[in-house]
Amino acid sequence: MEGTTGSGLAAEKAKRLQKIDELRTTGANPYPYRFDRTVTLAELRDLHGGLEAGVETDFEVAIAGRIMLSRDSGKLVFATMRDRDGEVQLFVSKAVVGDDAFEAFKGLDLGDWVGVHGTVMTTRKGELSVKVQRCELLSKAVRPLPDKWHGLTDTDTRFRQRYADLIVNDDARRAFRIRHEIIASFRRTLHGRGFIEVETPVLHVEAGGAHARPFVTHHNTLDMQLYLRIALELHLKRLIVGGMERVFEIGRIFRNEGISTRHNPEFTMIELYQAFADYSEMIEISERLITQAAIDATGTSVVTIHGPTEQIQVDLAQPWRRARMIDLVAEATGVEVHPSQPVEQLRALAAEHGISVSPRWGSGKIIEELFEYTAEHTLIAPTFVTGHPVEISPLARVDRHDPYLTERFELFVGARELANGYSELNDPVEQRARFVDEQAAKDAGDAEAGTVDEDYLRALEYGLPPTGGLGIGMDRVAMLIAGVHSIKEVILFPTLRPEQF
RNA sequence: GCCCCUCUAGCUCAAUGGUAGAGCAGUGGACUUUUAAUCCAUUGGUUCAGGGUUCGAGCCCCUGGGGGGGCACCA
Repeated sequence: MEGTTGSGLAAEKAKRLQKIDELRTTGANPYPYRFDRTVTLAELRDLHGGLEAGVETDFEVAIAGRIMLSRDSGKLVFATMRDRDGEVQLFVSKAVVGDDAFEAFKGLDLGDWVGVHGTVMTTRKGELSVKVQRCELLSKAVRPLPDKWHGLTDTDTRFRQRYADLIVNDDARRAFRIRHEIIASFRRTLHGRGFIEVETPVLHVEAGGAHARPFVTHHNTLDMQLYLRIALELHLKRLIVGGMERVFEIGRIFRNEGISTRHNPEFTMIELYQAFADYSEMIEISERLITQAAIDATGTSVVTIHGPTEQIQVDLAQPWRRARMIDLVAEATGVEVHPSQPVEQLRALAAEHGISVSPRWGSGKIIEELFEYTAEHTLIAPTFVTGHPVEISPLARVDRHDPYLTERFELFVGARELANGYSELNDPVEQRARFVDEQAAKDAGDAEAGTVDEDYLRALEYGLPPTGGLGIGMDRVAMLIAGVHSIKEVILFPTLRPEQF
Protein backbone atom coordinates (compact mmCIF):
# COMPACT_ATOMS: atom_id res chain seq x y z
CA MET A 1 0.00 0.00 0.00
CA GLU A 2 2.55 2.57 1.08
CA GLY A 3 5.86 2.95 -0.69
CA THR A 4 6.57 2.62 -4.37
CA THR A 5 7.93 -0.88 -4.68
CA GLY A 6 6.04 -3.84 -5.96
CA SER A 7 3.59 -3.67 -8.85
CA GLY A 8 0.07 -4.40 -7.78
CA LEU A 9 -2.62 -1.87 -8.55
CA ALA A 10 -2.12 -0.18 -5.19
CA ALA A 11 1.61 0.11 -5.78
CA GLU A 12 1.06 1.47 -9.28
CA LYS A 13 -1.33 4.10 -8.02
CA ALA A 14 1.06 4.99 -5.22
CA LYS A 15 3.88 5.52 -7.70
CA ARG A 16 1.79 7.80 -9.83
CA LEU A 17 0.50 9.74 -6.83
CA GLN A 18 4.11 10.21 -5.79
CA LYS A 19 4.90 11.59 -9.24
CA ILE A 20 2.10 14.10 -8.72
CA ASP A 21 3.62 15.15 -5.40
CA GLU A 22 7.03 15.52 -7.00
CA LEU A 23 5.58 17.66 -9.79
CA ARG A 24 3.93 19.92 -7.26
CA THR A 25 7.17 20.39 -5.34
CA THR A 26 8.76 21.71 -8.53
CA GLY A 27 5.92 24.19 -8.94
CA ALA A 28 4.22 22.33 -11.78
CA ASN A 29 0.49 21.71 -11.79
CA PRO A 30 -0.42 18.12 -12.71
CA TYR A 31 -4.00 19.30 -13.30
CA PRO A 32 -3.83 22.62 -15.18
CA TYR A 33 -6.97 24.52 -16.11
CA ARG A 34 -6.88 24.63 -19.90
CA PHE A 35 -4.95 24.07 -23.06
CA ASP A 36 -5.48 25.90 -26.33
CA ARG A 37 -5.12 23.48 -29.17
CA THR A 38 -4.93 24.58 -32.77
CA VAL A 39 -6.09 21.39 -34.48
CA THR A 40 -7.73 18.12 -33.62
CA LEU A 41 -5.91 15.00 -34.65
CA ALA A 42 -8.46 14.29 -37.35
CA GLU A 43 -7.92 17.79 -38.73
CA LEU A 44 -4.19 17.27 -38.52
CA ARG A 45 -4.47 14.11 -40.58
CA ASP A 46 -6.76 15.81 -43.09
CA LEU A 47 -4.23 18.61 -43.50
CA HIS A 48 -1.04 16.58 -43.58
CA GLY A 49 -1.98 12.96 -44.10
CA GLY A 50 -0.58 13.09 -47.61
CA LEU A 51 2.98 14.00 -46.60
CA GLU A 52 5.66 11.75 -48.02
CA ALA A 53 8.02 9.83 -45.78
CA GLY A 54 10.93 11.63 -44.17
CA VAL A 55 9.53 15.15 -44.47
CA GLU A 56 10.01 17.83 -41.81
CA THR A 57 7.72 20.84 -42.04
CA ASP A 58 7.67 24.20 -40.23
CA PHE A 59 3.96 23.79 -39.62
CA GLU A 60 3.40 24.42 -35.93
CA VAL A 61 0.53 22.82 -34.10
CA ALA A 62 -0.82 22.58 -30.60
CA ILE A 63 -2.57 19.28 -30.01
CA ALA A 64 -4.06 17.57 -27.00
CA GLY A 65 -4.96 14.03 -26.17
CA ARG A 66 -4.27 10.92 -24.17
CA ILE A 67 -1.01 8.97 -24.31
CA MET A 68 -2.01 5.49 -25.44
CA LEU A 69 1.32 3.86 -26.33
CA SER A 70 4.96 4.69 -25.88
CA ARG A 71 8.08 3.32 -27.56
CA ASP A 72 11.33 4.34 -25.96
CA SER A 73 14.46 3.90 -28.03
CA GLY A 74 17.02 5.68 -25.93
CA LYS A 75 17.40 9.28 -26.97
CA LEU A 76 14.16 9.13 -28.97
CA VAL A 77 10.69 8.35 -27.71
CA PHE A 78 7.71 7.65 -29.93
CA ALA A 79 4.30 7.91 -28.35
CA THR A 80 0.80 7.52 -29.68
CA MET A 81 -1.57 10.30 -28.73
CA ARG A 82 -5.29 10.00 -29.22
CA ASP A 83 -8.06 12.53 -29.07
CA ARG A 84 -11.74 12.00 -29.78
CA ASP A 85 -11.46 11.51 -33.49
CA GLY A 86 -7.93 10.50 -34.28
CA GLU A 87 -4.44 9.44 -33.38
CA VAL A 88 -1.03 10.81 -34.13
CA GLN A 89 2.50 9.82 -33.24
CA LEU A 90 4.56 12.08 -31.05
CA PHE A 91 8.22 12.21 -31.99
CA VAL A 92 10.25 13.23 -28.96
CA SER A 93 13.95 13.80 -29.38
CA LYS A 94 16.26 14.42 -26.47
CA ALA A 95 18.32 16.75 -28.66
CA VAL A 96 15.25 18.84 -29.48
CA VAL A 97 13.54 19.18 -26.11
CA GLY A 98 16.58 19.09 -23.82
CA ASP A 99 17.53 16.69 -21.06
CA ASP A 100 15.06 17.79 -18.39
CA ALA A 101 12.01 17.87 -20.66
CA PHE A 102 13.06 14.54 -22.14
CA GLU A 103 13.20 12.93 -18.72
CA ALA A 104 9.86 14.52 -17.88
CA PHE A 105 8.34 13.00 -20.99
CA LYS A 106 9.71 9.60 -20.07
CA GLY A 107 8.04 10.07 -16.71
CA LEU A 108 4.60 10.19 -18.34
CA ASP A 109 2.40 7.15 -17.97
CA LEU A 110 0.06 5.55 -20.46
CA GLY A 111 -3.30 7.16 -19.93
CA ASP A 112 -1.99 10.62 -19.10
CA TRP A 113 -3.56 13.57 -20.89
CA VAL A 114 -1.03 15.89 -22.46
CA GLY A 115 -0.93 19.01 -24.57
CA VAL A 116 1.87 19.28 -27.11
CA HIS A 117 3.38 22.11 -29.11
CA GLY A 118 5.42 20.94 -32.07
CA THR A 119 5.86 20.76 -35.79
CA VAL A 120 4.38 18.38 -38.32
CA MET A 121 6.69 15.76 -39.79
CA THR A 122 6.77 12.24 -41.12
CA THR A 123 9.19 9.53 -40.08
CA ARG A 124 11.36 7.53 -42.45
CA LYS A 125 8.61 4.93 -42.55
CA GLY A 126 6.11 7.67 -43.43
CA GLU A 127 4.23 7.83 -40.14
CA LEU A 128 2.59 11.22 -39.64
CA SER A 129 4.06 12.64 -36.45
CA VAL A 130 4.35 15.78 -34.41
CA LYS A 131 7.91 16.64 -33.49
CA VAL A 132 7.49 17.73 -29.90
CA GLN A 133 8.93 21.08 -28.88
CA ARG A 134 7.03 21.35 -25.62
CA CYS A 135 4.84 18.90 -23.76
CA GLU A 136 2.53 19.82 -20.93
CA LEU A 137 0.80 17.38 -18.63
CA LEU A 138 -2.93 18.17 -18.72
CA SER A 139 -4.16 15.51 -16.35
CA LYS A 140 -2.30 12.78 -14.56
CA ALA A 141 -3.86 9.32 -14.74
CA VAL A 142 -3.47 7.54 -11.45
CA ARG A 143 -4.95 4.24 -12.58
CA PRO A 144 -3.35 2.14 -15.35
CA LEU A 145 -5.05 1.48 -18.68
CA PRO A 146 -6.32 -1.98 -19.58
CA ASP A 147 -4.22 -4.17 -21.86
CA LYS A 148 -2.94 -2.12 -24.79
CA TRP A 149 -3.52 -4.92 -27.27
CA HIS A 150 -6.40 -6.99 -25.95
CA GLY A 151 -8.25 -4.04 -24.49
CA LEU A 152 -11.07 -4.79 -22.12
CA THR A 153 -13.30 -7.80 -22.84
CA ASP A 154 -14.91 -8.59 -19.52
CA THR A 155 -18.51 -7.52 -20.05
CA ASP A 156 -19.01 -6.71 -16.41
CA THR A 157 -16.12 -4.27 -16.39
CA ARG A 158 -16.98 -2.90 -19.82
CA PHE A 159 -20.50 -1.95 -18.80
CA ARG A 160 -19.74 -0.81 -15.28
CA GLN A 161 -16.64 1.15 -16.25
CA ARG A 162 -17.81 2.43 -19.60
CA TYR A 163 -15.13 5.12 -19.41
CA ALA A 164 -12.45 2.42 -19.53
CA ASP A 165 -14.29 0.61 -22.31
CA LEU A 166 -14.41 3.79 -24.39
CA ILE A 167 -10.73 4.50 -23.79
CA VAL A 168 -9.51 1.18 -25.13
CA ASN A 169 -12.21 -0.37 -27.33
CA ASP A 170 -12.62 1.05 -30.83
CA ASP A 171 -15.85 -0.90 -31.28
CA ALA A 172 -17.42 0.75 -28.27
CA ARG A 173 -16.55 4.22 -29.53
CA ARG A 174 -17.86 3.29 -32.96
CA ALA A 175 -21.21 2.06 -31.66
CA PHE A 176 -21.90 5.27 -29.76
CA ARG A 177 -20.74 7.37 -32.66
CA ILE A 178 -23.26 5.53 -34.82
CA ARG A 179 -25.94 6.06 -32.22
CA HIS A 180 -25.25 9.77 -32.27
CA GLU A 181 -25.33 9.90 -36.07
CA ILE A 182 -28.66 8.09 -36.13
CA ILE A 183 -30.28 10.50 -33.72
CA ALA A 184 -28.86 13.49 -35.58
CA SER A 185 -30.11 12.02 -38.85
CA PHE A 186 -33.61 11.50 -37.48
CA ARG A 187 -33.69 15.10 -36.33
CA ARG A 188 -32.55 16.36 -39.73
CA THR A 189 -35.11 14.30 -41.59
CA LEU A 190 -37.93 15.46 -39.34
CA HIS A 191 -36.88 19.11 -39.32
CA GLY A 192 -36.81 18.87 -43.09
CA ARG A 193 -40.42 17.77 -43.02
CA GLY A 194 -41.56 20.58 -40.76
CA PHE A 195 -41.64 18.72 -37.46
CA ILE A 196 -41.08 20.56 -34.17
CA GLU A 197 -39.16 18.91 -31.34
CA VAL A 198 -40.87 19.08 -27.97
CA GLU A 199 -40.41 17.82 -24.43
CA THR A 200 -43.23 16.39 -22.39
CA PRO A 201 -43.36 15.17 -18.78
CA VAL A 202 -41.51 12.10 -17.61
CA LEU A 203 -43.51 12.00 -14.39
CA HIS A 204 -47.03 10.91 -15.18
CA VAL A 205 -50.11 10.77 -13.04
CA GLU A 206 -51.29 7.87 -15.20
CA ALA A 207 -48.94 5.60 -17.14
CA GLY A 208 -50.69 5.46 -20.47
CA GLY A 209 -49.95 5.13 -24.15
CA ALA A 210 -48.71 1.56 -24.04
CA HIS A 211 -49.14 -1.71 -22.23
CA ALA A 212 -46.32 -2.05 -19.74
CA ARG A 213 -45.63 -2.21 -16.03
CA PRO A 214 -44.50 1.23 -14.87
CA PHE A 215 -41.98 2.36 -12.30
CA VAL A 216 -43.73 4.04 -9.40
CA THR A 217 -42.34 7.02 -7.56
CA HIS A 218 -43.56 9.59 -5.13
CA HIS A 219 -43.59 13.37 -4.98
CA ASN A 220 -43.09 14.59 -1.44
CA THR A 221 -44.62 18.05 -1.54
CA LEU A 222 -47.69 16.98 -3.46
CA ASP A 223 -47.66 13.75 -1.47
CA MET A 224 -48.77 11.78 -4.47
CA GLN A 225 -47.83 8.68 -6.38
CA LEU A 226 -46.37 9.30 -9.82
CA TYR A 227 -45.32 6.98 -12.61
CA LEU A 228 -42.32 7.22 -14.90
CA ARG A 229 -43.67 7.35 -18.42
CA ILE A 230 -44.02 4.17 -20.44
CA ALA A 231 -44.72 6.04 -23.67
CA LEU A 232 -44.71 9.55 -25.10
CA GLU A 233 -47.94 9.17 -26.99
CA LEU A 234 -50.71 10.84 -25.04
CA HIS A 235 -48.95 14.12 -24.37
CA LEU A 236 -47.78 14.46 -27.93
CA LYS A 237 -51.30 13.97 -29.27
CA ARG A 238 -52.50 16.67 -26.88
CA LEU A 239 -50.11 18.97 -28.73
CA ILE A 240 -51.69 18.01 -32.06
CA VAL A 241 -55.02 18.99 -30.51
CA GLY A 242 -53.32 22.27 -29.64
CA GLY A 243 -52.60 22.82 -33.31
CA MET A 244 -48.86 22.12 -33.41
CA GLU A 245 -49.51 19.85 -36.41
CA ARG A 246 -46.15 18.07 -36.56
CA VAL A 247 -44.32 17.22 -33.37
CA PHE A 248 -41.76 14.72 -32.23
CA GLU A 249 -39.95 13.84 -29.03
CA ILE A 250 -36.89 11.76 -28.47
CA GLY A 251 -37.19 10.67 -24.91
CA ARG A 252 -36.40 8.16 -22.26
CA ILE A 253 -39.08 5.58 -21.54
CA PHE A 254 -39.19 3.40 -18.43
CA ARG A 255 -40.71 -0.04 -18.27
CA ASN A 256 -40.50 -2.17 -15.18
CA GLU A 257 -39.77 -5.38 -17.00
CA GLY A 258 -37.01 -7.88 -17.59
CA ILE A 259 -33.52 -7.15 -18.79
CA SER A 260 -32.26 -8.99 -21.87
CA THR A 261 -30.18 -8.50 -24.98
CA ARG A 262 -33.14 -6.57 -26.36
CA HIS A 263 -34.52 -4.88 -23.26
CA ASN A 264 -33.26 -2.27 -20.83
CA PRO A 265 -35.58 -0.87 -18.16
CA GLU A 266 -34.92 2.63 -19.46
CA PHE A 267 -34.63 3.07 -23.16
CA THR A 268 -35.02 5.73 -25.80
CA MET A 269 -37.99 6.13 -28.02
CA ILE A 270 -38.84 8.63 -30.68
CA GLU A 271 -42.47 9.34 -31.25
CA LEU A 272 -43.84 11.65 -33.89
CA TYR A 273 -47.31 12.81 -34.82
CA GLN A 274 -48.42 14.43 -38.05
CA ALA A 275 -51.78 16.09 -38.50
CA PHE A 276 -53.82 15.25 -41.59
CA ALA A 277 -51.75 12.10 -42.22
CA ASP A 278 -52.64 8.46 -41.69
CA TYR A 279 -50.71 5.27 -41.02
CA SER A 280 -49.57 4.84 -44.61
CA GLU A 281 -47.64 8.09 -44.32
CA MET A 282 -46.11 6.80 -41.07
CA ILE A 283 -44.97 3.65 -42.83
CA GLU A 284 -43.26 5.77 -45.44
CA ILE A 285 -41.59 7.95 -42.79
CA SER A 286 -40.37 4.90 -40.84
CA GLU A 287 -38.70 3.51 -43.89
CA ARG A 288 -37.17 6.85 -44.78
CA LEU A 289 -35.92 7.69 -41.28
CA ILE A 290 -34.18 4.39 -40.74
CA THR A 291 -32.71 4.06 -44.21
CA GLN A 292 -31.39 7.64 -44.14
CA ALA A 293 -29.97 7.09 -40.67
CA ALA A 294 -28.08 4.02 -41.86
CA ILE A 295 -26.61 6.00 -44.72
CA ASP A 296 -25.71 8.94 -42.49
CA ALA A 297 -24.19 6.75 -39.79
CA THR A 298 -22.32 4.18 -41.84
CA GLY A 299 -22.25 5.47 -45.39
CA THR A 300 -24.36 2.62 -46.69
CA SER A 301 -27.96 1.48 -46.59
CA VAL A 302 -26.81 -2.13 -46.42
CA VAL A 303 -27.05 -3.65 -42.96
CA THR A 304 -26.38 -7.08 -41.55
CA ILE A 305 -29.42 -8.28 -39.66
CA HIS A 306 -28.90 -10.78 -36.86
CA GLY A 307 -31.95 -12.94 -36.42
CA PRO A 308 -32.42 -15.55 -33.70
CA THR A 309 -30.86 -18.28 -35.83
CA GLU A 310 -29.54 -16.64 -38.96
CA GLN A 311 -28.06 -13.45 -40.26
CA ILE A 312 -28.69 -11.79 -43.57
CA GLN A 313 -27.55 -8.74 -45.44
CA VAL A 314 -30.30 -6.38 -46.49
CA ASP A 315 -30.28 -3.17 -48.46
CA LEU A 316 -32.69 -0.97 -46.54
CA ALA A 317 -33.13 1.16 -49.65
CA GLN A 318 -35.15 -1.65 -51.23
CA PRO A 319 -38.90 -1.56 -50.44
CA TRP A 320 -39.83 -3.31 -47.21
CA ARG A 321 -42.37 -6.07 -47.08
CA ARG A 322 -45.89 -5.32 -45.85
CA ALA A 323 -48.24 -8.00 -44.60
CA ARG A 324 -51.35 -8.11 -42.45
CA MET A 325 -51.03 -9.84 -39.10
CA ILE A 326 -53.94 -12.14 -39.91
CA ASP A 327 -52.36 -13.13 -43.20
CA LEU A 328 -49.04 -13.90 -41.52
CA VAL A 329 -50.81 -16.11 -39.01
CA ALA A 330 -52.70 -17.84 -41.83
CA GLU A 331 -49.42 -18.34 -43.67
CA ALA A 332 -47.77 -19.84 -40.60
CA THR A 333 -50.66 -22.01 -39.41
CA GLY A 334 -52.44 -22.83 -42.65
CA VAL A 335 -55.67 -21.62 -41.08
CA GLU A 336 -57.46 -18.40 -41.94
CA VAL A 337 -58.00 -16.23 -38.87
CA HIS A 338 -59.96 -13.06 -38.23
CA PRO A 339 -61.01 -11.28 -35.04
CA SER A 340 -64.63 -11.67 -36.10
CA GLN A 341 -64.32 -15.40 -35.53
CA PRO A 342 -65.76 -16.88 -32.33
CA VAL A 343 -63.22 -16.92 -29.55
CA GLU A 344 -63.65 -20.69 -29.02
CA GLN A 345 -62.46 -21.35 -32.55
CA LEU A 346 -59.28 -19.31 -32.02
CA ARG A 347 -58.68 -20.87 -28.61
CA ALA A 348 -58.71 -24.26 -30.26
CA LEU A 349 -56.18 -23.11 -32.84
CA ALA A 350 -53.98 -21.65 -30.12
CA ALA A 351 -54.14 -24.92 -28.22
CA GLU A 352 -53.01 -26.77 -31.34
CA HIS A 353 -49.89 -24.61 -31.30
CA GLY A 354 -49.27 -25.11 -27.61
CA ILE A 355 -50.21 -21.55 -26.67
CA SER A 356 -51.81 -21.07 -23.30
CA VAL A 357 -54.69 -18.64 -23.46
CA SER A 358 -56.12 -16.53 -20.67
CA PRO A 359 -59.89 -16.79 -20.33
CA ARG A 360 -59.99 -12.98 -20.39
CA TRP A 361 -58.62 -12.80 -23.91
CA GLY A 362 -60.85 -12.13 -26.86
CA SER A 363 -60.29 -13.18 -30.45
CA GLY A 364 -58.03 -10.25 -31.24
CA LYS A 365 -55.62 -10.92 -28.40
CA ILE A 366 -55.44 -14.60 -29.29
CA ILE A 367 -54.60 -13.72 -32.88
CA GLU A 368 -51.76 -11.57 -31.62
CA GLU A 369 -50.48 -14.47 -29.52
CA LEU A 370 -50.70 -16.74 -32.54
CA PHE A 371 -48.72 -14.20 -34.51
CA GLU A 372 -46.04 -13.95 -31.85
CA TYR A 373 -45.65 -17.68 -31.51
CA THR A 374 -45.90 -18.76 -35.13
CA ALA A 375 -44.84 -15.87 -37.34
CA GLU A 376 -42.82 -13.24 -35.51
CA HIS A 377 -39.55 -15.19 -35.41
CA THR A 378 -39.61 -15.54 -39.20
CA LEU A 379 -39.58 -11.78 -39.82
CA ILE A 380 -35.88 -11.23 -40.34
CA ALA A 381 -35.91 -8.83 -43.28
CA PRO A 382 -37.73 -5.55 -42.56
CA THR A 383 -41.46 -6.22 -42.49
CA PHE A 384 -44.40 -3.98 -41.72
CA VAL A 385 -47.01 -6.05 -39.97
CA THR A 386 -50.36 -4.30 -40.35
CA GLY A 387 -53.99 -4.59 -39.39
CA HIS A 388 -53.76 -5.35 -35.70
CA PRO A 389 -57.06 -6.32 -34.09
CA VAL A 390 -58.96 -3.53 -32.36
CA GLU A 391 -58.83 -5.35 -29.02
CA ILE A 392 -55.06 -4.94 -28.70
CA SER A 393 -54.92 -1.41 -30.14
CA PRO A 394 -56.81 0.92 -27.82
CA LEU A 395 -55.44 4.13 -29.33
CA ALA A 396 -55.53 3.18 -33.00
CA ARG A 397 -58.24 3.99 -35.45
CA VAL A 398 -60.42 1.27 -36.92
CA ASP A 399 -59.51 0.17 -40.42
CA ARG A 400 -61.63 2.02 -42.94
CA HIS A 401 -62.34 -1.32 -44.69
CA ASP A 402 -62.66 -3.73 -41.75
CA PRO A 403 -64.26 -2.84 -38.40
CA TYR A 404 -62.39 -5.63 -36.57
CA LEU A 405 -58.93 -4.38 -37.50
CA THR A 406 -57.06 -1.13 -37.00
CA GLU A 407 -54.97 1.02 -39.29
CA ARG A 408 -51.87 0.07 -37.43
CA PHE A 409 -48.46 -1.37 -38.19
CA GLU A 410 -45.45 -2.68 -36.38
CA LEU A 411 -42.07 -2.86 -38.01
CA PHE A 412 -40.08 -6.03 -37.41
CA VAL A 413 -36.42 -6.43 -38.29
CA GLY A 414 -34.39 -9.43 -37.22
CA ALA A 415 -37.52 -10.74 -35.47
CA ARG A 416 -37.41 -7.71 -33.19
CA GLU A 417 -40.04 -5.02 -33.02
CA LEU A 418 -38.54 -1.68 -34.00
CA ALA A 419 -41.51 0.58 -34.58
CA ASN A 420 -45.22 0.92 -34.04
CA GLY A 421 -47.57 3.36 -35.68
CA TYR A 422 -51.12 4.00 -36.65
CA SER A 423 -53.85 6.26 -37.77
CA GLU A 424 -54.72 7.86 -34.47
CA LEU A 425 -58.12 7.32 -32.96
CA ASN A 426 -59.60 10.82 -32.68
CA ASP A 427 -63.25 10.10 -31.88
CA PRO A 428 -63.60 11.00 -28.17
CA VAL A 429 -66.67 8.84 -27.70
CA GLU A 430 -65.04 5.77 -29.14
CA GLN A 431 -61.82 6.50 -27.26
CA ARG A 432 -63.72 6.58 -23.99
CA ALA A 433 -65.29 3.24 -24.77
CA ARG A 434 -61.85 1.76 -25.50
CA PHE A 435 -60.45 3.19 -22.27
CA VAL A 436 -63.35 1.70 -20.33
CA ASP A 437 -62.50 -1.71 -21.80
CA GLU A 438 -58.87 -1.20 -20.74
CA GLN A 439 -59.91 -0.26 -17.23
CA ALA A 440 -62.08 -3.35 -17.06
CA ALA A 441 -59.11 -5.52 -18.05
CA LYS A 442 -56.97 -3.81 -15.42
CA ASP A 443 -59.63 -4.33 -12.79
CA ALA A 444 -59.75 -7.97 -13.83
CA GLY A 445 -56.07 -8.31 -13.02
CA ASP A 446 -54.16 -7.28 -16.15
CA ALA A 447 -51.31 -5.23 -14.66
CA GLU A 448 -50.37 -3.83 -18.02
CA ALA A 449 -53.80 -2.64 -19.09
CA GLY A 450 -54.53 1.05 -19.26
CA THR A 451 -56.87 3.33 -17.41
CA VAL A 452 -59.36 6.01 -18.36
CA ASP A 453 -57.34 9.17 -18.94
CA GLU A 454 -59.94 11.87 -18.44
CA ASP A 455 -57.69 14.75 -19.39
CA TYR A 456 -56.74 13.05 -22.63
CA LEU A 457 -60.42 12.50 -23.39
CA ARG A 458 -61.09 16.17 -22.70
CA ALA A 459 -58.34 17.06 -25.18
CA LEU A 460 -59.95 14.81 -27.80
CA GLU A 461 -63.22 16.60 -27.20
CA TYR A 462 -61.59 19.80 -28.41
CA GLY A 463 -60.87 17.94 -31.64
CA LEU A 464 -57.85 15.94 -32.73
CA PRO A 465 -57.48 16.29 -36.48
CA PRO A 466 -56.87 13.18 -38.55
CA THR A 467 -53.39 12.24 -37.43
CA GLY A 468 -50.75 9.66 -38.12
CA GLY A 469 -48.46 8.64 -35.28
CA LEU A 470 -45.30 6.62 -35.02
CA GLY A 471 -42.94 5.38 -32.34
CA ILE A 472 -39.50 3.92 -33.01
CA GLY A 473 -37.19 2.24 -30.52
CA MET A 474 -33.97 4.17 -30.97
CA ASP A 475 -31.81 1.63 -29.16
CA ARG A 476 -32.95 -1.13 -31.44
CA VAL A 477 -32.39 0.98 -34.52
CA ALA A 478 -28.90 1.65 -33.22
CA MET A 479 -28.37 -2.09 -32.71
CA LEU A 480 -29.48 -2.75 -36.26
CA ILE A 481 -27.29 -0.13 -37.88
CA ALA A 482 -24.28 -0.72 -35.65
CA GLY A 483 -24.64 -4.47 -36.15
CA VAL A 484 -24.43 -5.38 -32.46
CA HIS A 485 -26.24 -8.17 -30.64
CA SER A 486 -27.02 -6.62 -27.29
CA ILE A 487 -28.85 -3.44 -26.36
CA LYS A 488 -26.12 -2.87 -23.76
CA GLU A 489 -23.74 -2.18 -26.63
CA VAL A 490 -25.73 0.92 -27.58
CA ILE A 491 -26.64 2.19 -24.12
CA LEU A 492 -23.71 3.98 -22.49
CA PHE A 493 -24.64 3.01 -18.96
CA PRO A 494 -26.97 0.01 -19.07
CA THR A 495 -28.92 -0.95 -15.97
CA LEU A 496 -26.86 -3.26 -13.73
CA ARG A 497 -27.06 -4.40 -10.18
CA PRO A 498 -25.15 -2.06 -7.90
CA GLU A 499 -21.49 -2.80 -7.43
CA GLN A 500 -20.12 -3.53 -3.97
CA PHE A 501 -17.11 -1.35 -3.20
C1' G B 1 -38.56 -16.04 -11.07
C1' C B 2 -36.24 -20.74 -13.53
C1' C B 3 -32.07 -23.22 -16.30
C1' C B 4 -27.05 -23.23 -18.25
C1' C B 5 -22.17 -20.91 -18.46
C1' U B 6 -18.62 -17.83 -16.15
C1' C B 7 -15.48 -15.18 -12.21
C1' U B 8 -7.36 -16.58 -11.32
C1' A B 9 -2.10 -10.32 -11.08
C1' G B 10 -4.13 -3.57 -13.18
C1' C B 11 -5.60 -5.99 -18.30
C1' U B 12 -5.79 -10.57 -21.58
C1' C B 13 -5.38 -15.54 -20.46
C1' A B 14 -2.92 -20.56 -18.52
C1' A B 15 -2.61 -24.16 -14.56
C1' U B 16 -4.72 -34.09 -14.18
C1' G B 17 -7.06 -32.67 -6.90
C1' G B 18 -0.24 -32.10 -5.65
C1' U B 19 4.97 -25.60 -4.87
C1' A B 20 -0.51 -20.50 -8.81
C1' G B 21 2.18 -19.27 -14.32
C1' A B 22 2.65 -16.45 -19.12
C1' G B 23 2.02 -12.04 -22.24
C1' C B 24 1.01 -6.92 -21.74
C1' A B 25 1.26 -2.98 -18.16
C1' G B 26 4.86 -1.67 -14.02
C1' U B 27 10.19 -1.39 -12.22
C1' G B 28 15.81 -1.35 -13.49
C1' G B 29 19.09 -1.40 -17.75
C1' A B 30 20.55 -1.01 -23.50
C1' C B 31 19.14 1.50 -27.97
C1' U B 32 18.27 8.55 -32.41
C1' U B 33 13.17 6.34 -36.94
C1' U B 34 9.94 3.08 -33.52
C1' U B 35 4.77 1.94 -34.37
C1' A B 36 1.42 -4.24 -30.24
C1' A B 37 9.04 -1.46 -31.01
C1' U B 38 13.02 -4.83 -29.69
C1' C B 39 16.63 -7.04 -26.21
C1' C B 40 18.33 -8.25 -20.89
C1' A B 41 16.74 -8.42 -15.84
C1' U B 42 12.69 -8.05 -12.47
C1' U B 43 8.36 -6.82 -8.80
C1' G B 44 3.44 -8.20 -8.34
C1' G B 45 -1.84 -13.19 -6.02
C1' U B 46 -7.43 -12.97 0.09
C1' U B 47 -7.81 -17.68 -7.37
C1' C B 48 -15.58 -13.40 -6.18
C1' A B 49 -17.20 -14.54 -0.70
C1' G B 50 -18.32 -18.17 3.03
C1' G B 51 -18.71 -23.18 4.30
C1' G B 52 -17.69 -28.52 3.21
C1' U B 53 -15.10 -33.11 1.25
C1' U B 54 -9.80 -34.45 1.19
C1' C B 55 -3.37 -35.92 3.70
C1' G B 56 -3.85 -31.85 0.16
C1' A B 57 -8.86 -27.56 -3.32
C1' G B 58 -8.03 -22.31 -8.23
C1' C B 59 -9.97 -27.24 -9.68
C1' C B 60 -14.84 -31.46 -6.44
C1' C B 61 -19.64 -30.37 -3.35
C1' C B 62 -23.07 -26.68 -0.87
C1' U B 63 -24.75 -21.60 0.01
C1' G B 64 -24.41 -16.63 -1.41
C1' G B 65 -22.75 -12.55 -4.89
C1' G B 66 -21.46 -10.22 -9.86
C1' G B 67 -21.70 -10.89 -15.09
C1' G B 68 -23.19 -13.44 -19.69
C1' G B 69 -26.67 -16.55 -22.48
C1' G B 70 -31.48 -18.84 -22.71
C1' C B 71 -36.57 -19.27 -20.88
C1' A B 72 -40.45 -16.66 -18.65
C1' C B 73 -41.92 -11.61 -18.80
C1' C B 74 -42.08 -7.81 -22.52
C1' A B 75 -47.69 -4.63 -28.14
